[in-house]
This record gives sequence, structure tokens and C-alpha cells, in this order.
Amino acid sequence: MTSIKDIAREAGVSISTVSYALNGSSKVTEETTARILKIASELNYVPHAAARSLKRKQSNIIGIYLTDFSGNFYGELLQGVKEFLHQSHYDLIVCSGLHSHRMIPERILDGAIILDETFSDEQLIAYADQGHKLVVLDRELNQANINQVLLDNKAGATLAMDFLLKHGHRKFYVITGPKGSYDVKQRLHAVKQAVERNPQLEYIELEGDFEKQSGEAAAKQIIDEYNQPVAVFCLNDEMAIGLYNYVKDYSSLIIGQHIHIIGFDNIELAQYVQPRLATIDYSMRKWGALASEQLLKIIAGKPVDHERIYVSLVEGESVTNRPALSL
Amino acid sequence: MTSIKDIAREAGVSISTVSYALNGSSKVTEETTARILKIASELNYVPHAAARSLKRKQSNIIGIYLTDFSGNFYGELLQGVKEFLHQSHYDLIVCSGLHSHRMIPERILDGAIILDETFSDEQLIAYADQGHKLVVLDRELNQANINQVLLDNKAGATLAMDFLLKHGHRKFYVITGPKGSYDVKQRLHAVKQAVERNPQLEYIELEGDFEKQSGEAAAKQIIDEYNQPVAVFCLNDEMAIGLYNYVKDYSSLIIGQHIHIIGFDNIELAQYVQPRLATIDYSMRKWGALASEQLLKIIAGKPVDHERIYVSLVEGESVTNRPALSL
DNA sequence: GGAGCGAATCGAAACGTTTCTATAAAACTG
DNA sequence: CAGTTTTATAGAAACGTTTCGATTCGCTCC
Repeated sequence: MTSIKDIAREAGVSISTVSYALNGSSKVTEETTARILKIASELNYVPHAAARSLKRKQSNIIGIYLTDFSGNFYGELLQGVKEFLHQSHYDLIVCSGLHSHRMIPERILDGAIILDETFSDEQLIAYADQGHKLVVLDRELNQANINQVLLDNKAGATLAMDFLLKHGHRKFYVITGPKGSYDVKQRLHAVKQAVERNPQLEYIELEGDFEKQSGEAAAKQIIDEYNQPVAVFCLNDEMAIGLYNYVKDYSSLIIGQHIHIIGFDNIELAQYVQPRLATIDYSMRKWGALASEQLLKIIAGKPVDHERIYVSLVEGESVTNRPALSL
Repeated sequence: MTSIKDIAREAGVSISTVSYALNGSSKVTEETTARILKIASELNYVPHAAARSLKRKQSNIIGIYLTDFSGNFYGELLQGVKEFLHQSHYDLIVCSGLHSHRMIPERILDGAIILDETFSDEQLIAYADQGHKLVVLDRELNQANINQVLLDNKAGATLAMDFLLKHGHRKFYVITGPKGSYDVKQRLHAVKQAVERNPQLEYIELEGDFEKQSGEAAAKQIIDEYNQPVAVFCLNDEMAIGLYNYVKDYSSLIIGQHIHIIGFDNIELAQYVQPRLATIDYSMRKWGALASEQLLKIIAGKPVDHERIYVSLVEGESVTNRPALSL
């Protein structure tokens, strides 16, 4: 592996001269620079990242942490981040798994975007206190040195509730997500507020975990208890799909007729299932872009505001008017 | 940021002693070790990755390169890699983008898994020659120091052709993928062989790029030319979905009746579209696990064989018997 | 009780860069 | 042309580790 030293020897100059030349400093003559560059390329020289970041105290790498890679959920988000970062001199890497948390304190990353419940709030605050640059997407920390780009979960859940109401639904289930999740809390909160505003509303909470399979489990219970048309608000689309699967495979109930379903996230699949899943949409791409923009600002030491991503309703035939008379 | 030096000062020992203690060397007394460990944790010490890998000449990070993050294609693969690597002391990061190629020669990674057409064969061979550890998933390099885990593309395409044949289809389209792609070449080759074996077969090649949108473009042409039931072999599912969308939205032709479609990959969506897409399945998870296993072996300097991933047919109602009489 | 030994610890070099300061030569001054 | 400034290059320290080869110390042994 060739180093700056080899180039220096070959060119008959000192290593400092080589370093200056490689970094395009005007201190070195054009000829010398040219000669050094030529030799460097002949020797296939590539700087050693570790050595460089040891000295420079930065790596030019930023990381994004996701709970897991599966699901079709993250593609757009990553695309947004990647596109934004492309204009900068930062490289993006995607990290997942408890193990890889280490890259933050070990200073492999110049900054990180966190959408990963496996970090605890305390952990993140501690990292930030030690000077690591973070943007969080899945929690509200209100910590001076951490930035956050949040989804307008409340608005989304409210849209969903209004949509159910508008179609005459009064009795409904909510399939929740991971207990600790900020998004879940926010969405649930909005549901409760809607119920307070409309006392004729009545709902049952079923515990889910944002995975398809927990939608299936909920479906089982809903079918067991079924005696009249009901609505279901799934706190994410993935579980709604699970619900679809189970209802279709193990019951004669019809979605959009006996069971009315609305989800959250507008994942790609939502438009392919039959009937089209009603859901809440937001631009994941924009979310990613905004998050990376914030992160770069933080790294550069600029002041930033907390941002919020707006949401909208996507109508779907999975929710229709409830027949005036039930049973 | 606290370093080994701070600990040494605090503990009143030399930095070498601290280093030994932190690395659990038996050279240091248990008491001293305990004292040092305590101080280290009080000071929130975390080793500086760059310094360490500079000295150790390894980073304990392995990377996987993907052409892009979008699409639902990679989730399972990544899961497989992640699961396998979890037992090791290596961390996984996902990289994408021309820019991030640099991490290989810059020695940020101890090894890489490549499923990314944006690398050229020459580039990869050059890297391998310089001693970087690589496993490639999307090409056949037959280079002593690069390993590969390949899909049995030919078997897959042959299965698909047989399936069409069995249902009486004689005239069909093939929607191809990116020109340079190894997978595409292999799949196309198998198609040609099938045609040679069955001279009554006849096909038209349409160029695609593995993206949904190119399936739509192909659909347009197929519909324009339509005069009797045809079959279409899409070289991946993503394009098949595009084909579905266009046919449903802009024609009155029925999939599985006028247009018979088979794909490749068995992505999650394939089971949700109506009618279910016939396709070729293989275990992405296993692919990922095998690739990482190979990579770790290479890194450890052990000999490895090239492996192959087997495929199977998934029947779907997107292909049915061709009516005996056409038009 | 000094030689020899093993155990615990230390000092220093090294990894590959960057960058500050020093030095020598060249280019200006008046 | 002696004195000063500028320019090109060299030397060396530093970044935070690891690790090799000392050094010190308390023992045992004859």
C-alpha cells in the first residue's frame, strides 16, 4: 500500500511537500506539484482515511441509523438524504444494529441522522453533550444541541379520524405501534382528542408493533368479535396490510364494506392492495432532504430551527360509507 | 474528548499500561486494570476509531454496496448479511453512490460485498489486486482474489420459459434489464437457448432497465402491437409491476388472459398484485448470508469456493393456458 | 548478599497524515 | 552588493492508538 512517504522518496522531496502538493496548496511550484501528482497516480496512491481523519478530526462521512432495513419503508427517505448529500463532500452510510451505535462515539461519523428506536433518549443526549452532531427523526428531545425533523403525526391522525367520521363510522379499533415510539404516542394522542371532541365515538385499542404480522394478530381478534361493520385505524400501513391478508384469507368479511381500514405512511404497497388502502401520506424524500440539510448546518455550526413535515390524506376504497342501519 | 492519555494521567500510570489494561492484557495486575477501567468509564472514554485502525490496520467494518436504496428489493438481502455478521465482531454499513466507492481504497472497510453496477469490472479487479477483500454478487469475474456468489439465472429463466411453454404460449416478449448486467445476460442467454430447443417459439426483445417505469414503456408498445394473446417475460418483477399498471390503466386487456406475464425475483409486491404475478423465487436472505460468510473467510485468508444460489418457480395467475384458437 | 529471574510497568517508536516553524536559496531593495 | 524580503522546500511535532523492547523491583537461590 503506497503512502505519502513513498511518493516523497520517489520524487526526491519531503513528505510535507507531497502533502501540500496533493492538497493543492499554492506553496508548492506548479512543476513540483505536477511531478508529484504524476508519481502519486503512477503509484496508485490513495490517502489513508484513518490517518487523515485522525489528523483532521473529521471523516466526511455521515451516517443514518435505521431500526432495520426490511420493509419498503425507507427507500424514499434514503433517496432524499442521498440526493441532498450528493452536493456536499459528505458520504452517506446506512447503519443498523445495536452494535453499530459505536460508530458515533468512536468518531467514525461526522454526524448522524437517527430514525432508530434502539437508541435511548439518554444515549442520544449523552452523545450530543459530547459534541456529536445529531438530527433525530423519531422523537422530540428539545435538547439544545440536537436537532429534530418531525412528522406532523397529530395532523395525520386527525385527518384519518375525520375521514372515518365523515363516512359515518362511530365504532372503531386502533392498532398501535411500539409502545415507546414517539410517532405512536402522537398519533394516539390525536385519536383521543378526536374522541373527546366527538363523544359518540368509541374505540378499542389493540397492541401492534408496526410489523405486518401484528396486523394479522389484530385481525384475528377483530374477526372474532365481529357483529357489525367496524372501522380500523392502523397506525401504520404495514400492519394494515397484515390485516388485509388475514381478513381475506380467514374470513368472508369484505374490506371496505364490513371492515373499513385506514393506515398511515402511504407505502408503495398501499396502492396495490385491493381495495386501495386509505392512508396518510407525507413526503419521505423531503423528510430525508430536510434532515440532511439540518445536519450539515449543525456540523457547520450554524443555527437551525426545528422543522415539521406536513401530511395529507389519501382516500382509498378501504373506507366507504357505513350503511345507515347496522346488523 | 478524552483519550488514553487522560486516563493515564488520572491513574498515574503510563499510556502503554492503560492500553494494555483496556485491551485486557494479562500483563497488567488485576487491581491496576480495575482502577484503569473505572477511570475510563468515569471519563466516558471511547477509543478513537481512526487512531486504532491506523495502528491496527483494520477497521472491523464491512460494507455492502447497492446501486440504490430504492425498491423493495434489498431488504431481505441486507437482513441476511446483517444476521450473519452479527455473530462476528464486524459492523455492517450500506453504501451507495459513486462517491462512496472511495471507502474501499481508503481502507475504511475491511471488506465489501458488491451488488452495484456502478463499479466497473476493471475497478474491482484493481481493488482486489491491491489487497482489498471483495465478494461480488452481480458479475462473474473469475479472478483469483475476488469471490462471487451468483444466482442461478439460467436455471431461473429456463423455469420461466418452461412455464410459458407448458401453458401453450409460443409468441412472447422479453423485457430486458440494464445492458451491462451479468444477470440480464445470463437470463437472456437461457431464453435464447430455450428458443433454440423449441423452434416454434418466437420472441421480441424490448429494452428495459429494471425500473418500473421501463415496464410501462414496454407495455405501451405491446398494447399498440396487440392482435392476439401474448406472453411477456419481464427480467425482473419491478418492470412486471410497471407493465401491470400500464395495462390496467390504459387498456382493456386482461392480465392472465390477453397478456400473460412472468417476472423474476419474487419481490414482496408480486403476491399482492392482481392477479398474482408468476415469477422466479430465490432466497435473498440466504444470498446475503452466504456472501458475508464468504467475505469473512476471505478476510481471514481462508480458501473459498464460488457458490451459487438456487431458484424456483412461483406459479401465479398472471399466466394461464393460452386458448387453443386465437383472435 | 549479589546474581539471576519473572512480573509489572514504562518509554519510545510506529501507523499515515497535516501543519507549524525553520531554513536555504532566490529575488528584490536602495 | 550588503541587507531585506519572498519563495520553495524541509524538518518535526502532533493526532490517539498499539506494541516492542527496555527498566525497575521484589524474589528466590546458592
